[in-house]
Amino acid sequence: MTPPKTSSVEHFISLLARLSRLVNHDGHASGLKPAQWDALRFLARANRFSRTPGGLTAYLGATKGTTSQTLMSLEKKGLVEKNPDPLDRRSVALKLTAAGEELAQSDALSSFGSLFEALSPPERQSLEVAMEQLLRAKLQQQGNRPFGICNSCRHFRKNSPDGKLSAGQPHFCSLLKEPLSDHDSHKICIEQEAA
Amino acid sequence: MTPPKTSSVEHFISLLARLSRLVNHDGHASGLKPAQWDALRFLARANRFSRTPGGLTAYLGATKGTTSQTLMSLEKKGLVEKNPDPLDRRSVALKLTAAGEELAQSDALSSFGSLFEALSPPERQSLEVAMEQLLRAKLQQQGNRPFGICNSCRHFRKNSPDGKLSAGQPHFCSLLKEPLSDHDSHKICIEQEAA
DNA sequence: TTATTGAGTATCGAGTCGATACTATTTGAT
DNA sequence: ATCAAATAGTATCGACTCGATACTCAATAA
Repeated sequence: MTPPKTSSVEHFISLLARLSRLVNHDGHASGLKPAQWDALRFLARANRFSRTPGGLTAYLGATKGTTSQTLMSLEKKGLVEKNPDPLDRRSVALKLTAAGEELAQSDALSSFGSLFEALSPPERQSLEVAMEQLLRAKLQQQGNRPFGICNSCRHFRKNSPDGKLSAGQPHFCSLLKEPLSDHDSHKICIEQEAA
Repeated sequence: MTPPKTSSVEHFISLLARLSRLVNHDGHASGLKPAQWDALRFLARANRFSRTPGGLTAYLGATKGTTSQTLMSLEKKGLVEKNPDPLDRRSVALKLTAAGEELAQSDALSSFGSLFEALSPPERQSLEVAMEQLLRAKLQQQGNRPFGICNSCRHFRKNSPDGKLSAGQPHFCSLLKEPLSDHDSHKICIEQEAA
């Protein structure tokens, strides 16, 4: 006797699909495409270990080829810079240009931000929690990396003596054996695993 | 002193963008594209007044040209049928074929349905409510029609004597002056306005 | 009867996206 | 030290999306 529940699931899927369509639609603003916005957003929030075509590919869940094209168009628009990685010459270090940083500030989805702020605080809270759970579950289901924040990682060592070697880099990543600035520790990392 | 709130909005936008991307990604299943799934989903749930290229265009928020192409590919795949409207020969009546109905049952987003069901009932409830509010607000902001359910419309007349003229069509739409079956009254309508 | 409006289609260009094939570099196993 | 994987990216193909513009008919209004 579950018809009402089933109908709720269908309703949820319908809502999710329509919301996604609207999000996608807004992504066609300011001369960029949704995938380009996603890339820009990632590059603005990812730490130095993750800002590579490969990192972006994993984040987007796309193929290398698609990501490569997206990056090419962002580079052509002068929003992204590519630099060779001196340690691994196969790899490319990505960086937003000043124009890229600026555009990332004026996110195409900011109208959703306003609507979110119009919700009551408890609604905001529970919506965020539920969306987080959904996202996590989906990523885990597909075997994708969570791309969480550096300082919530099990490899994060807060104020580690190893980090103090370089001034301004008080923390440390025990996986990559690299010192971390406070700034870095608030960013998205491809290697992040929940503590 | 609002930095924590601002960060929450950014976090919400990030969640929304990532979730949308995953939804979009799943839309590339079973040989269909996201826009084609959206169209299929709409045609499976829309009432007879709304199942036209124009109705679909308004629902998708796309341009007529894009919708036309999407419909052409669905027709080529044998999922949609086009029939001339005898009353208005400019117009086209859309109908899912048996194959289309069947495919619509196995929705590409059903994996999200399972994840939704894994949430606790209160979480499900509040998530659905919040998403509904967000969707409504966004559609209103853009001046889009809500595409709500027929029987929640201010033009819906339950068990109207006008409806009883035809057997099996007990209800009535006071806007279009048309009798409505119970089945119709549970479907999406392009003309729907909140009661 | 003739504008004008409306429903759809056709076509263009930039982009997406999965798939496949390719180059160059690094690494690992002898 | 060498040579076969494995890895990071790029190049290209085909089907599709999507906004924009131009177009064809049919319906309606003046």
